[in-house]
Amino acid sequence: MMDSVNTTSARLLRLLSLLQTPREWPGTELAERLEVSPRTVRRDVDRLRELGYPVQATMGTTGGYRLAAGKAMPPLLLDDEEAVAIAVGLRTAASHPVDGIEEASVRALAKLEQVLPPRLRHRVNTLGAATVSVLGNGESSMDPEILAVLASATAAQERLRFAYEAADGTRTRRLVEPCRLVASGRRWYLLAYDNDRDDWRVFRTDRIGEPRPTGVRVPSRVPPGEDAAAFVTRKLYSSAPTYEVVATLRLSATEASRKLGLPADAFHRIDDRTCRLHGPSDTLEWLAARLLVLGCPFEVHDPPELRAYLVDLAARATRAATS
Amino acid sequence: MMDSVNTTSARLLRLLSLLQTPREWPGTELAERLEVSPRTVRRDVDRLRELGYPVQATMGTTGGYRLAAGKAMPPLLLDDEEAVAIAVGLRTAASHPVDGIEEASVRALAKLEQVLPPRLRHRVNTLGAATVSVLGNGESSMDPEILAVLASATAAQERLRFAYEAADGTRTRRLVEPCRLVASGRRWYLLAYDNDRDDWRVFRTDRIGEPRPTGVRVPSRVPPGEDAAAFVTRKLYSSAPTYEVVATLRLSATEASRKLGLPADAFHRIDDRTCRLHGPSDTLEWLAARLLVLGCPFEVHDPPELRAYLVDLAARATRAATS
DNA sequence: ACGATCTAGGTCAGGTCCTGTCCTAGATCG
DNA sequence: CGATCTAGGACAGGACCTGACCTAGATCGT
Repeated sequence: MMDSVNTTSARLLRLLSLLQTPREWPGTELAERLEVSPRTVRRDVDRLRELGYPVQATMGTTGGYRLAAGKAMPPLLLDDEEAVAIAVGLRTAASHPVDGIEEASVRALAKLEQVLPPRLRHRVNTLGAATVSVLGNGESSMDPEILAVLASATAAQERLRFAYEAADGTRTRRLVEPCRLVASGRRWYLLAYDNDRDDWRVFRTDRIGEPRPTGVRVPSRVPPGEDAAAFVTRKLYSSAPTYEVVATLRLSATEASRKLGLPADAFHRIDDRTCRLHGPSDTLEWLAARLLVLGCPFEVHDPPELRAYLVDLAARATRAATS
Repeated sequence: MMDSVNTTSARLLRLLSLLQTPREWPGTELAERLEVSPRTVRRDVDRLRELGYPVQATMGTTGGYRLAAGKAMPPLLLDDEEAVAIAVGLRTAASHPVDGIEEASVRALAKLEQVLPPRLRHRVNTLGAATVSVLGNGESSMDPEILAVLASATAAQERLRFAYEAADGTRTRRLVEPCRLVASGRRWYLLAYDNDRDDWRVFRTDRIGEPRPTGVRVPSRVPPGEDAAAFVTRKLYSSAPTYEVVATLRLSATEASRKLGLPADAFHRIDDRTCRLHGPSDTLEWLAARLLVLGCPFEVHDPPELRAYLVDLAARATRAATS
């Protein structure tokens, strides 16, 4: 024919897409849809299987083909709405790095945003704006758009230009070679080699503005320490104004760790129903809300700021209820 | 050769996977990786383009190929970690349906879970367990695993068997033909035709246990009303014990709507800095935490239960801070 | 128990189309 | 201006894909 391209490949992709719908497909129906003979469908199924995609078949009258879970991930074929849903989900997930898969999450986001059609991108943006940062005041939340750009540049080893606002408010323009994105606590940090200052720097991503990939690929530079994550946290603890929280909870240590989503080693068991929380936290408001919503009695020993905030919060709650 | 399958298709898939990495690939490097001649790579790129995937090429010394955003979604080729990240993201997104894409989100989750390799499924489960329901006490949160099963059965039009615990605590076993999953407020509901009772029923998904697809496909039944979502909400409001919240916030109506993530018509403007919230809410704890974390002064007029809860919360906060 | 309906797969002939080689043209960067 | 990319035409040989036909085995409903 004329525009045939590679009929077989296109058909295989379409077949994979059909089989990803969670239902059974009789061979004859697939043959109709793909406009080939049933024999060819069987051969296509074989091909997919040899490619590693486990196509399950059930025999008999109600039988048919379906794609099962296998050894490797097959290519995901998503319709528009599903793609948008995934993008939104990844964005919120990236905004709340509490998982242990933060980096993969941002990588997936970058991969998706790279190929996301513009019209869908718009829908993601509007939906993402509507989505609330669950922590309330949206100012501390991270812009996933920027994260995606940073992740993309990091993966591509592309030199990057952006505006940075330091802790003291001074604004500078930077040209860096991004090395790694690291999530620590509830924030993202970019470890990069600053070309102007000729040294390694750690940037808080929420202080980065207007990131522009230059398109220039640079050879990968060896990160300063053995571990990038360790380097970032070391840098941070040496300068960041974090609080050291000490509190006693009327809750078992394991349950507290699970419900608060903090690492288990931050909790010391006192008895079966009591434990002590001891760890760093940069935002008191966040921790206070989390502790209160637990529903169990607790006592805060340190820092004084957290005690003060709780008192203030209690006052606001009382005023709201009794006015 | 022996195991060749369809060399071309496999290569196209691999090429697509390579191009999804956010970087530029020179044709020669692609040729090496794919173990074909550069000419064939060019032809493969052409094929992908004719299949609808916009492969961008930049010329000159630093040139190369990369996949750009096009008209349609290309198949996403994910590595293990990325797949896990997406699954976790979708699960949390499905647990907090505040978006407007709840259904697509669950559909995507079902699609992904269908093909997720078992070892990755384990990782998703452990990570998902570690992920905190941001609302605190995990009892009200939805199990994404069950949601995925329900979504899968709904899409496949498969008859479904599960255990159901009614509001009064009585446990029954059901055999239904699932019709649609609907998110309302912070909960999921399953609209289904109950085969034993021969009528349509709405089930709260968090009261569903041990869902088992029977594997039996049934022809699609016409949903009762014009709109499934409308039917569900009508059913709910006629019986559910929801609260009618009335509160005054020291915040502009638009900002309040944005920060609280509630529909704009729930807020009535009083002046530039004040608005009145008026709407239904099924969980007081959730709303209380959201209002408090806003940081602005507010007054709760109704319901009395919310006022009582705020008083209790204030007491707990005070005790935690001053003991 | 039997027939209907599905998957599974072997064989064969015909023709499509895919591949590597060789070559020229155009774009871009230093 | 030269190096290094992409872009693409021409050609020969061979791989492989398709449809048609047929047989075997599994499963379900009557």
